[in-house]
Amino acid sequence: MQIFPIKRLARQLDFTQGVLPDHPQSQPPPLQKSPLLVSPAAAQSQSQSQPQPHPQSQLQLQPKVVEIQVEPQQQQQQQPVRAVKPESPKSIPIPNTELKDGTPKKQRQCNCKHSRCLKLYCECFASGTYCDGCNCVNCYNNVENEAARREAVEATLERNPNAFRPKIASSPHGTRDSREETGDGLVFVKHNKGCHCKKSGCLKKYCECFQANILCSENCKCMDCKNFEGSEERRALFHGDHGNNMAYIQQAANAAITGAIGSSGYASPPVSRKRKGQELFFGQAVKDPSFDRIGHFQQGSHIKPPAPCSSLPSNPIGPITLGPSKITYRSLLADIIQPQDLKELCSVLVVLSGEAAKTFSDQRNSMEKQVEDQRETLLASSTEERLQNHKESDADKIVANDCSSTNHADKVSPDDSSADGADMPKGRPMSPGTLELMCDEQDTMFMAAASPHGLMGQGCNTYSQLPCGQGMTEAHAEQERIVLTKFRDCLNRLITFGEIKETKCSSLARIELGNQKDPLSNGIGNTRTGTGSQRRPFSNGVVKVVPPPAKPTQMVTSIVSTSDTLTTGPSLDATFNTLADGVAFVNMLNLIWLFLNGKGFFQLVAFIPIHHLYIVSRL
DNA sequence: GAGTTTGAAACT
DNA sequence: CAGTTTCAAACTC
Repeated sequence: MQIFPIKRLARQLDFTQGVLPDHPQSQPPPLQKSPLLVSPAAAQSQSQSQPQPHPQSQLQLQPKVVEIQVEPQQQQQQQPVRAVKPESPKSIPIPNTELKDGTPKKQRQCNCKHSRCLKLYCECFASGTYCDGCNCVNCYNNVENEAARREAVEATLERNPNAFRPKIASSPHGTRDSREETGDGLVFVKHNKGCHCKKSGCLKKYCECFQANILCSENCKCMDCKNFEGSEERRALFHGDHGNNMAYIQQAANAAITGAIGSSGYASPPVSRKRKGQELFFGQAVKDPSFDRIGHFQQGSHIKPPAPCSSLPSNPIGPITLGPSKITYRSLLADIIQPQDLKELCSVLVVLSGEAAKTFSDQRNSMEKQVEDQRETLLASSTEERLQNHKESDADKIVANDCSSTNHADKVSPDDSSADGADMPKGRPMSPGTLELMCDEQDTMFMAAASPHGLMGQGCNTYSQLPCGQGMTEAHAEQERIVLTKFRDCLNRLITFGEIKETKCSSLARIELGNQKDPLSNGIGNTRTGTGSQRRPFSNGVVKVVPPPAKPTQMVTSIVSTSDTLTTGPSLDATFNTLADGVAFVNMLNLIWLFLNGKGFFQLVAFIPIHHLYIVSRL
């Protein structure tokens, strides 16, 4: 029985609120750089078909992650596709380089020595990825040390619930006007916390704003900031014929900092000089189709500010994430599926499951009674003994037919239940993770199933009286068939919603493109025109079946223990044991929801237990 | 590549 | 919350 500290619970509650979309009034600061289990290398491997460093532990919850960091004038002299943070050539380790087509070559490698890669000092840890091929020493940020890693994550979140949230936020006020005001680039983002630079003039990569290629904002508390709109020092860095010459840029930065360049009449520019609420978008830096899609819908979302579609101001995960190294992806369905939907879906499935159990039980009892009556009648006449045996045989055939039909029903919906091991019926091969999970949860599930409070408790009590558990198996199969069918229908509706939304957003984008002809929208529009019309929400990676989490046992254990500890009503664990793995089923729902909302691993770990509790508490 | 600088993160 | 220390990246030579 796992203890669930109140403090942690409170943090997760708060955290959970943070991932609820479309409730701006209760939203924490925008969450964007979703710490994924998708390491850059892993993400990249998707496009390069390379084996993943930790295929069993890193969820591919999001499509390829790229970043945009190039100002138009730079871009003109750079590779046609520039989708990497502005590393100085000198400082870019080889693994950080990229292919000429813009595909990141390999993930960033840290060099931590004293932090065990379990603190935010470590870029890998901070970005939510395992260290892979890094040069770190005594690294604990790996699968082998998952326990320590998780502790570190919890500790970090305890210190700062937003620790793994993106530092670079999309501004809700990004308008065409604000972009036009910017002479040297388009700003759509700003640093959430702001920098605190003192000596770098915010013109070196020590500055997180500069590193992210964004202007300092009112959030910053920097001194002698020269990273603001209109700054000649800043302009000197990027303008001229040295767009891609980082050595020159750095030289210019040094000159700017020391006052050799620019008017610098103001030691520290007035806050008003800093961009406030403006957003910068560094041109059409990214050609990744998924990014085009993101950008497209971000623009689309601006058209309807208060609409739920407007994910930038309200949603913890904006469609564009301009972190130091990543852009996260946001599903079309992010605003469609809500926690409430999951709760309701689970409730419906619970009810259906219960009804199925009851119906099956009634049928079974009726049939048995009928058979028993016939048997008694037949026993009264010894001469009819053969007839009695014959009828018993008929009854068995009925049961057998039910089983076969149930098995057939299982086969009806393989497509919608392909989450790894989340719903295997008996006889279907289970993944190692689920097998492990089943071993861990078996006792709990059976105990819960035997609970008089559990919906399944009634059914199980009934079926448990049947010989050899045959009745229970059949009832479970029937319940599974019904629940999975319902779930499939739900997913199909989601597909429909996604298609509708895509159509709407596409229309809005075309309208927008017709009204404004800036390079940004043109680039997006062109790309969009080329591929978007043929996309379907579930055919391009928007939604995919996700593998089990890194350590499903840990996660599920906490779920079960949480619900067992804190709930008294019907338990999902009890209800869904008919799915052979109810906990995994709930996990799957959560994973889908989290994926749709662009959540990452850390949110997942922190979110699932409380979300499960949330669901259970409402049953 | 070693040493220095820098600022975020962590700690007190 | 402010000051200090630790840390790793950025930078310089």
